[in-house]
Amino acid sequence: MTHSQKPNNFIQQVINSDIESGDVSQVITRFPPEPNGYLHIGHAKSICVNFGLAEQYDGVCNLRFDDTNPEKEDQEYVDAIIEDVRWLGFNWQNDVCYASDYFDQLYSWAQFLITQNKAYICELNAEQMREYRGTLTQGGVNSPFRERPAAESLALLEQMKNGEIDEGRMTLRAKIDMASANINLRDPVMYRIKKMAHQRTGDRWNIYPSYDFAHGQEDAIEGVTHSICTLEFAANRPLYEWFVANLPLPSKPRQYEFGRLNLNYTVTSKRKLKQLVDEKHVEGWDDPRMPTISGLRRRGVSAQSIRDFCNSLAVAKTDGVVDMAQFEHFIRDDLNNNARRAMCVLDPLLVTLTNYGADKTEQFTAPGHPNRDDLGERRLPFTHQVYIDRNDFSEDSSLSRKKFKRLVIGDYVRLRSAYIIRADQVKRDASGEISEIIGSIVPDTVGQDAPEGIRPRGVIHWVSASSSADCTVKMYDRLFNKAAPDAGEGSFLDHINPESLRIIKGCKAEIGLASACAGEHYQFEREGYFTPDSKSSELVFNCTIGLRDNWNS
RNA sequence: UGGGGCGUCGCCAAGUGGUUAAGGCACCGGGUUUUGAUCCCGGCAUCGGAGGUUCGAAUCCUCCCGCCCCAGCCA
Repeated sequence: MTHSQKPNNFIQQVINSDIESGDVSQVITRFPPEPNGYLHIGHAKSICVNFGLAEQYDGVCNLRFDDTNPEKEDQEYVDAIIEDVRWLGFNWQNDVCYASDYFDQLYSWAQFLITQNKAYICELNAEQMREYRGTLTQGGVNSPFRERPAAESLALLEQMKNGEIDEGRMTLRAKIDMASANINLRDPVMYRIKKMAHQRTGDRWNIYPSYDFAHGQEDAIEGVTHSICTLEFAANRPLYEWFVANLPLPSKPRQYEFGRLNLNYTVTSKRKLKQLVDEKHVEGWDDPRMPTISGLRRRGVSAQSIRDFCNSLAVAKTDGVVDMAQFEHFIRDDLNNNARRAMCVLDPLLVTLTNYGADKTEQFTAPGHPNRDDLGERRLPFTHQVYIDRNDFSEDSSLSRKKFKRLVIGDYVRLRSAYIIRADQVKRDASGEISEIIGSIVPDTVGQDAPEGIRPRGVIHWVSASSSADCTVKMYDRLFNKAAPDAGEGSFLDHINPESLRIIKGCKAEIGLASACAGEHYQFEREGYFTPDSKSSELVFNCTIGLRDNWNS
């Protein structure tokens, strides 16, 4: 809806010319995840590209599971992926699609190719096949089974399908060109034996189609016009086209590749993310430090900001690494506009106001948002004892006003939406640490400018000592302390940031936060954005991201 | 040493022979501010390199350099 005059990317240019030439009347795309892990921020870009294009051209985008390898796939992933795509805000008019729904059709197309003398059953084992394939610089050698009669291949394929052949003993291969400079064309495998139950087809099949033999045909069945994938599939395109050209398909889809999203200080590889989960380096796929959609959601990152970020990215053929700061900008941008404001003291230090009645309570109001009246207002009880953050107080009165805009002994500070107060003296505990500040309010300063002669150094947040909500706050830092965790020698695991999670107990939140619910976003003023943790029964807030702070100290 | 793809500001990225080479992020100044936030104003590149074509090139040609992907019965 907020489509600016952003220039067309190369795929849009292709679509425009396809529409102009009449080759395409309705744009159909698809987002084709393999259910072998949870979706991450990189997938979000692909989702936005595919669903976004369908939306822009009044077309259709299917959510289709590329479930051709039961060895790695699981229903848990299917469910999680559907939830994540929905949460991101996308819908599809067709039912969810599955490659496994096309297994029968794929099988008969395989038979067709055999009949056409364009596929054969090969009995080379994995190692032999590798040797016969040749190398990057040397062509391969034809398989001794290459000229096997079609009738024989047909019969063997049937046996493979029926479970009469052991795994690894045979494969169905396309007969293309063992001398091709493109290794993908050196008689690629179309079917391999896997005597394994599939989450959707059960034990019906003992053979499963390879990605290359399945993907283009799935697209053709669904009438996909523009099959958009990432750069690493560019070398597979000639093979994609070979199947499209040699099979009697209902449509002729075309493949286009764009650069996947890479972010620094994190990893976006399902394999690596799964390793982090399996080896318990994180709590799970939805650990708030994970770049997964579910992790980001639990962290408090909004779907809107993920979409905004993805839409800010270029759809091009360069494979760069986007700075995390660019993502963070969009996270803050949305939260700043929409998160309700609140106050929460993370490291409470008691302040007793001696000139304020010990049993007195005033109810102050503060806006839910500084410039959005529709977010209403909140009530803040004020009492003679309040908490402020330990970091907001200093005994060093030589600190310049510019350098330290907080409370200093003998000086004034504004308590946000409340009184201006002064710190008069401190109390210490046995270890010498400050245990309490004794101070006083400046009367009649609520909602009023400071009186003549009094200049508060700044504004700090606070919470009533007798009327607040106890809570725990979880602060997160980047999961890796190296910009490119998987570059160079060693494992990406060597660069895990040991301080990526900091749990702060005993925080004091303004009383209204006692009823905060998961899914809500708050800005704790002067601190950052927080969201209640969906996995906790107690009041626990996850820090989504801190506020920008431009002051160097 | 094979094939495919890519190189424009610290990062992302427009640009498709004639523009002062967009924009965003980051950064640096300044203003507003009961959040050191937000917001506002301003600053910030000659296009991987070398030749060449042209009145004129980031855009065309040549050579060179660099980076990424492909040798799973993974996707």
